[in-house]
Amino acid sequence: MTELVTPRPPLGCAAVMGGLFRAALQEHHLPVTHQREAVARILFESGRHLSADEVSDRLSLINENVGKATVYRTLRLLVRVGLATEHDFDEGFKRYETRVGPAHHDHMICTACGAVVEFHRDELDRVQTEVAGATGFRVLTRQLKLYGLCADCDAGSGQALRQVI
Amino acid sequence: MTELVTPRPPLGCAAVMGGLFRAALQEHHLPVTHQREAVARILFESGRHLSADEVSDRLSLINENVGKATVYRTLRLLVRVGLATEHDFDEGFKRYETRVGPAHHDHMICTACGAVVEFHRDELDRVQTEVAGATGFRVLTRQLKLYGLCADCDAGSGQALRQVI
DNA sequence: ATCGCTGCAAACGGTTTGCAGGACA
DNA sequence: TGTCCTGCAAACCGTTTGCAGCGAT
Repeated sequence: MTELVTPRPPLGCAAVMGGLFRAALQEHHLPVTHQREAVARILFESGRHLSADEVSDRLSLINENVGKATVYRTLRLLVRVGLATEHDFDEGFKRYETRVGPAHHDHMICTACGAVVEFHRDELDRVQTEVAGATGFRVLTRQLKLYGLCADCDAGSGQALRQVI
Repeated sequence: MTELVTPRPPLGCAAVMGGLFRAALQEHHLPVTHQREAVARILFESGRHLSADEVSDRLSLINENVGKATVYRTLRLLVRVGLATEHDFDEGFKRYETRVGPAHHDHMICTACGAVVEFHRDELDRVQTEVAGATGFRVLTRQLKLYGLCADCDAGSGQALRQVI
């Protein structure tokens, strides 16, 4: 159930925090607070899909005491201003990921071990545009998740199905 | 926030309940109970995306008193045996939809009014296969959701952004 | 007869919210 | 200085679970 995504390089984290982050908030007339910077930095530095809890834990580790409510509020905020994306990998909670630029990618999730692999296909952007045109929607973003078994888990499958209470 | 999906025709609901449903359960050595039939029938008859609460309400309406716990357990079960699909349209709860045959379809969701439109593209099946081959995954299912504004909502947009507590 | 399901109600856990005090612009 | 944010803790709410009894096979 742990995160098995290959960590991306920091992606110019310093630059983002120095400029893009402040700019995005100011553009929406939102105050730049110490807590918001801290939460954003954690997310940008990790380059992974973090849950609110994980963000909170990592903040504690560096003695940044940010209330959990603020963590939730800030993550929601980052999504709204377009700096982060929310994901639901069916774990019972949400995960958040930074979103820098329009380079969209999608996810493949192993339903057995929880491994998450990112991938990108150009065709998907085209499909998105076509469907939008056909239905009159203005598509802002997409979430494509392929569920299945990773190579490792595919080997040892075939257990009995029971309701398990 | 209401369901705006065009209701599909009952899709041979009677036939499904008469055979496919029992067969699917028996195949997994799962008892066919009155409650399970009732929940499945509600889902198949509606042909929509229903929440556990909605299923429960509809059961009450026809004086089928099924405990809410059983509704949740049964919906989970239907997903496991492949008769239903679980969806998360970011409403804070899950929705369930019957799944008859391999005819997959995807969803486009209006983030303003909650309208859900279904669509289908053959290319997506191909992409799914290709990505699976490239990564060694055995893909079992997918969830593609396009988020944006429907034609109606696209007109009246552009309000100020605030954290709104 | 056996094993598993059902119902109730309580527990659970992620997320949200009310409110008093503090911080940004 | 005014407005918005923060922190705490309690509330929320969809969902899960323990357990005694019933039901399907």
